[in-house]
Amino acid sequence: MAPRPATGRHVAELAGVSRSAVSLVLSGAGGQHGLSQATQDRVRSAARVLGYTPDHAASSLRRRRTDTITFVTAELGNRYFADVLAAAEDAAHARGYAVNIVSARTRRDEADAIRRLCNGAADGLIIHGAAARVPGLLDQVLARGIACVLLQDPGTGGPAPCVRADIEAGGVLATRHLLQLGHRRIAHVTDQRMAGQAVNERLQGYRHALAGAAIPFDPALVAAGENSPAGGAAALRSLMAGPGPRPTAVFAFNDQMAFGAMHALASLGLRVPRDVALVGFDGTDLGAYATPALTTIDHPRQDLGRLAADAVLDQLQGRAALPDRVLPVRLLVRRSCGGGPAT
Amino acid sequence: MAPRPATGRHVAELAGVSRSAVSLVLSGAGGQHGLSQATQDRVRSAARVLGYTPDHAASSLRRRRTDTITFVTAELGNRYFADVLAAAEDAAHARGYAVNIVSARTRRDEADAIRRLCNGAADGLIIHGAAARVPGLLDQVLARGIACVLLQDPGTGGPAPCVRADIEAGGVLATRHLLQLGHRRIAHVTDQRMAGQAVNERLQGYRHALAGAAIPFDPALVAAGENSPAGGAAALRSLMAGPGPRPTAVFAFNDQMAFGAMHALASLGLRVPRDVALVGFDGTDLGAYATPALTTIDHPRQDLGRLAADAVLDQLQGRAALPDRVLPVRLLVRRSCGGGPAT
DNA sequence: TTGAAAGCGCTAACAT
DNA sequence: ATGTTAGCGCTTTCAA
Repeated sequence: MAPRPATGRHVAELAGVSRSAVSLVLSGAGGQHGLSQATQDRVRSAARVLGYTPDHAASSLRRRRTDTITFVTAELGNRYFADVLAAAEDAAHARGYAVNIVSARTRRDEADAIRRLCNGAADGLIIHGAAARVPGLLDQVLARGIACVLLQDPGTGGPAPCVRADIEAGGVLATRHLLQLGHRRIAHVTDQRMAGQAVNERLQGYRHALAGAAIPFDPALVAAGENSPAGGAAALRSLMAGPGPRPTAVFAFNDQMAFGAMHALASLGLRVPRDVALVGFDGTDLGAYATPALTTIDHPRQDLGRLAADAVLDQLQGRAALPDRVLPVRLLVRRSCGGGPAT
Repeated sequence: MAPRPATGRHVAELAGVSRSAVSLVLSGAGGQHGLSQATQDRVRSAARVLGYTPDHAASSLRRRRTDTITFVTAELGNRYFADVLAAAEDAAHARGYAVNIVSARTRRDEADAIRRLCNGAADGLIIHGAAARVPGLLDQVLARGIACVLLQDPGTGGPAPCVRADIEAGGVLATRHLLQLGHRRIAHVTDQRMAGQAVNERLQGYRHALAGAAIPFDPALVAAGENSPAGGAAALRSLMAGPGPRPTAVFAFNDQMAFGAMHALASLGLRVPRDVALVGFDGTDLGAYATPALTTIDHPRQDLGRLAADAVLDQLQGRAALPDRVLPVRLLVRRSCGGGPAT
């Protein structure tokens, strides 16, 4: 079936040169080492004829690098992630690295995936998850000589630099916007799965803004669901089913949960923004194309991805690693709270 | 910084055994080879102490396999893809394989990525894209001994098996549903980027159903946009901006484009389904949580992912490769066409 | 029950 | 300007 792929030796034989000449030419160092143009051409054409590509395992064993970074995330299917990833990819490609993505849907999967990635299958890792909260996990990665950058969740300030958006400020912005529109009973729909930074910071921002308006925090106004439209809808419904007075506004964990919440509101016969105002979080196109368009906290998704990739590659290439970065977010007023443009 | 990771030799020294014993024990073949329990324990504990994991490059060079398959796709951020992938991952993990994802946003990226993957970095490929339409590309993959399965687009019936949903039947189902509700001017919003199967089959189904109702095909009723909410919105607007009579119903390429179209309709002051009926395609939760909930063509996303992964692994494990599979789709009536449950 | 040895395919330092 | 050689770290057959 598969008649043993061509090796460098076959190319050398066909081109009538030594094996090392093949390596040199194909790695682009042929000219530097003074190989004649004719030799180079012969090698290249022989390689083409045989369909030769240097074997990845052999090459990385020898060079002690894979020219690959791996992006570990639980958020596949969330357009937020797609935006961040695209920017990270562009940055990595521009510097000659390939990007692999590993999906880790549970925290256990994530830890397993990261432990597996300690075997040198990638030169660097961008971790978009809670790995920094697993004691010792990152140390294993770093001990293996693998560069590592955290996206969003720095854990307890461990050994790897973190690139993140200022989520707490976003929580303040979102909540304060609702306060300024006159709301007093503001609910928060959060993500049940993450025990990490992402959840806590939003909650901090929310509470902080509430406190600034002298409104006591009411735990009955916080509902958690899974990070999906369905989870947002379920959380919203549980909020509205409570015994106390209903909230008049909701600040959601992210746009996709807000989107689900919007659906649940409609199915309850509640109009947005007339009956309930809604703020999303992250600024994806999901919110932009919801009806009514979602007011949200826009994140610098491109910058997050690009800086994370650059930080990994800087480490790999021996430049000083960037320190932690916290990027600003901004309120993007659309229509889901009323009071926006052309309400 | 990174003081050279531990190797098998270090483990052997610490445990006071030979290097081969380490391999044997850690690969689980220790018992078979009659290594004493005590020896095995010593090896395992030494490995733990040193944080030893067999080097990926060395191991795969020697064993000629990576125990990894790679999933190549352009659809990151589309929840359809996330569903398919999750099932493929579960199937692969169950059989001891890791899954990497490579995002290839353009057809050129896709071809580049696949050529790169010919170097043996993965044992098998699941390609969710148009690679089968690039002459010779798949042959390179297969010549390198890499197993390959196509998801959705079989190209011209090339050398690799294909697992796909019956899209043409879905197109018929969607269009016929609209016809049965009395619509005669039915538009189709399609994806501009793919020249492939996915686009053509939907169009075939659409035309087929139209023909069955003796309605002539009108090219002015087909609009293309990029595969995103924004693209769906733009295509819808171009449809409504035309000089002829407006369509009363729209069949969209997928749920996310339908979602964008729904937004555009609302911004044009058109109500769904009262003024315009809308059918999506693929059955993601995006449609389920749109308002009104989207009538759509539900795809067996789990089965697609699982079968694709199994087909790759069957090839790798020398079982007879599955023949091409075409899975049925079904109409999922919700509210965006009227006439649904509890309109 | 254990150890020795060969070699996967490649790269890069060195010798010619 | 070209070829030779050593060895990356691992696995596995074979001999003891």
